[in-house]
Amino acid sequence: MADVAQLASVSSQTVSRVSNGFPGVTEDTRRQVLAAMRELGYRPNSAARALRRGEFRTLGVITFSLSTMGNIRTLEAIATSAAQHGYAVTLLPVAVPTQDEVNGAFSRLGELAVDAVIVIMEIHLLDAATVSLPPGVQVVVADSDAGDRYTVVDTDQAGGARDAVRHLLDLGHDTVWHLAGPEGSFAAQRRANAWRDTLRAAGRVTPPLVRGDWSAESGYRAGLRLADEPDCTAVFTANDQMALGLLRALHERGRRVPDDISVIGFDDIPESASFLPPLTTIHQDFAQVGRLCVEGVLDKMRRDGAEHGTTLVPTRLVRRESTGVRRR
Amino acid sequence: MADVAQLASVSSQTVSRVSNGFPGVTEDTRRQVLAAMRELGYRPNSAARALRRGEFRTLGVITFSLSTMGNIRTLEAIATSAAQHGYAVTLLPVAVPTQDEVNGAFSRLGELAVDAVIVIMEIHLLDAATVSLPPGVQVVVADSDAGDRYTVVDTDQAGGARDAVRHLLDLGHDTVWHLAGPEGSFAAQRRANAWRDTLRAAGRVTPPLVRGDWSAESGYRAGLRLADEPDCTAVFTANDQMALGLLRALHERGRRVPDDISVIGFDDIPESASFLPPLTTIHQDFAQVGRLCVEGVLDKMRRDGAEHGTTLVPTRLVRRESTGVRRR
DNA sequence: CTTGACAATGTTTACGTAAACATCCACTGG
DNA sequence: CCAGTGGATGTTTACGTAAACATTGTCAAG
Repeated sequence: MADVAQLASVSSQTVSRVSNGFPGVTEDTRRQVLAAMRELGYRPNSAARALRRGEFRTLGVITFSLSTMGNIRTLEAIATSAAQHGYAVTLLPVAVPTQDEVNGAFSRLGELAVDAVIVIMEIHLLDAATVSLPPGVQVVVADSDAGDRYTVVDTDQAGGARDAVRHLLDLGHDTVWHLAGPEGSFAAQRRANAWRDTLRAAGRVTPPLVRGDWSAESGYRAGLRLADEPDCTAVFTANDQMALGLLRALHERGRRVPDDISVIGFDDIPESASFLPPLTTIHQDFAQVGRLCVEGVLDKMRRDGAEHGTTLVPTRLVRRESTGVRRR
Repeated sequence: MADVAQLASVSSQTVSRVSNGFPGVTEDTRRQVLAAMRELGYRPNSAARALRRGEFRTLGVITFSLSTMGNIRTLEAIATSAAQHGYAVTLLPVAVPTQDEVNGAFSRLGELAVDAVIVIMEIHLLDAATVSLPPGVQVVVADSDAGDRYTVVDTDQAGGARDAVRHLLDLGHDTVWHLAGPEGSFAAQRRANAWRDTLRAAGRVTPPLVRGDWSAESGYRAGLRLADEPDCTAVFTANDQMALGLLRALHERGRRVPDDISVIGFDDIPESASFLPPLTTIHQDFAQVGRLCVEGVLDKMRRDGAEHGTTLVPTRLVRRESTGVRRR
């Protein structure tokens, strides 16, 4: 910066003003400084900047691996949205989903160049987190239900699950089976609860819950079991991957979809339109979730807000060919 | 830091030594300092640290969206590997794959708190990049073929494609059709080239190349066309998603897989084992690619290396049920 | 012609850390 | 008992920037 100042025959402060686009600089001077910057290949030192300004213009994202498609799409939206607000995004991967790892990530965070944090954590590990964040670091959590302790942005899991079940009931099915996600997952839990509540509200029998682990493979195993249930005519699967495996199992067992069994998924991953048959599913707006996370956390920073709350992003039923009216 | 020093009745320098795990501090003093740190909730200021040390311990990752599964898995491996080496990862998303956007990302990089850069860029935009990186910032590129201008780490696309084609020829097929990825993609281009070369080397006819865009939907459209080609008995698809769509189209047209047509994919996404039928495919080791990117760039930083080169990660054929011997 | 106001620019300083150098002290060997 | 040695700790300084304050010059109003 000093070199630039010298070359442009101005003070370093003027260089700083130009560099930050501040007013009070003649157009002539500005041009001269910019020319000097170019000539010397000057780049502001962001460490010094951050030190002086007391902020990094960076958001940290803690995420338990990028294994699920939803997390990734959310992350992408966060990165894009953050960039639009002039913020960078630093990744803080938690390799193994253990309490220790989560605590570790939280404490590493303290030393990290980060102004605020977004946590994408579908697992129940947040409750028991023993490490608190450094004061002044705002947090927003995606895909959780810790609304009382944190500010949460999430898809309306319950609403989506309710729509899925109602769709199948409307098609004339007596009841709906549910292939749930793993026990530790908030999202899985809420989708399962909504499924149960909706059936109950409609006065239907609640079949036993079948548990998967989000993977297509687990859907396949569940499908082999469900294919042998004679009165199973409709299945609500907690995500599209498991639906994929389920479809394969049903096909292998000679159960036609949707003629014998209707299947509905959750997420609307791009591939689901190409399943056999194309999958009816609940569309999640991950981009919106990511955007709201960023805006929420930036807003909290500005207002130094301490209050919590939950923002829900609505879902949308995408009707394709895997669901049909009940045949008798 | 000064507060900690005062509370522990030592100098700030001693606090620094403890904080960095340097030797030359009595066990007693260390304990005292650590206690003071805890009591005051001290966190080293990473901006000051970076300013003083002249490095950020951060890697930047430029990636054109996170749309493809491979990029994501690579990114995840990069993040994990970087963390192991004590580095953070900052994301630099390029929203739209235009030359301007890429140039913009490169120049923003100059102001970013980043010691080195990994570029995940499957598109031909790197060649024409007009903005050069700030001097001293090392770069490694994944998923590209700019080996003469950059250090490149990539999957052995050609080897994988060759194995795929040979596998089908070995099963007795006269030739192999190819459903390629989009024109702009390096990976797609190299897979297609290797397909053509392998056929030629085996003295087979080269059917016309069919072009998709990586999406399952494009695979479906291609499948509708291929289903009507009477002598098409084997298809090599440039990724698994397109294979999914292809399988659906073939099924709709009553062409049985693998009895009438064999299909082989590329990537080995987790879902491919649950396709109908389970997909034979070429497994890519994305984790390895990510790891090598990080190690490569850290190594270049240490050695201030300027030379370029390409590191190839081998693939592996995963045989499932979508390929079979040619029936006549 | 003077005063004041305001715009453009310059000077000083502090942000929190760690390298370089300086000091102190205990202990060893002669 | 003393010089010498090396480990433990303290002091000074610079990293690059931007806020706060200081200075200069210009122009309009009286």
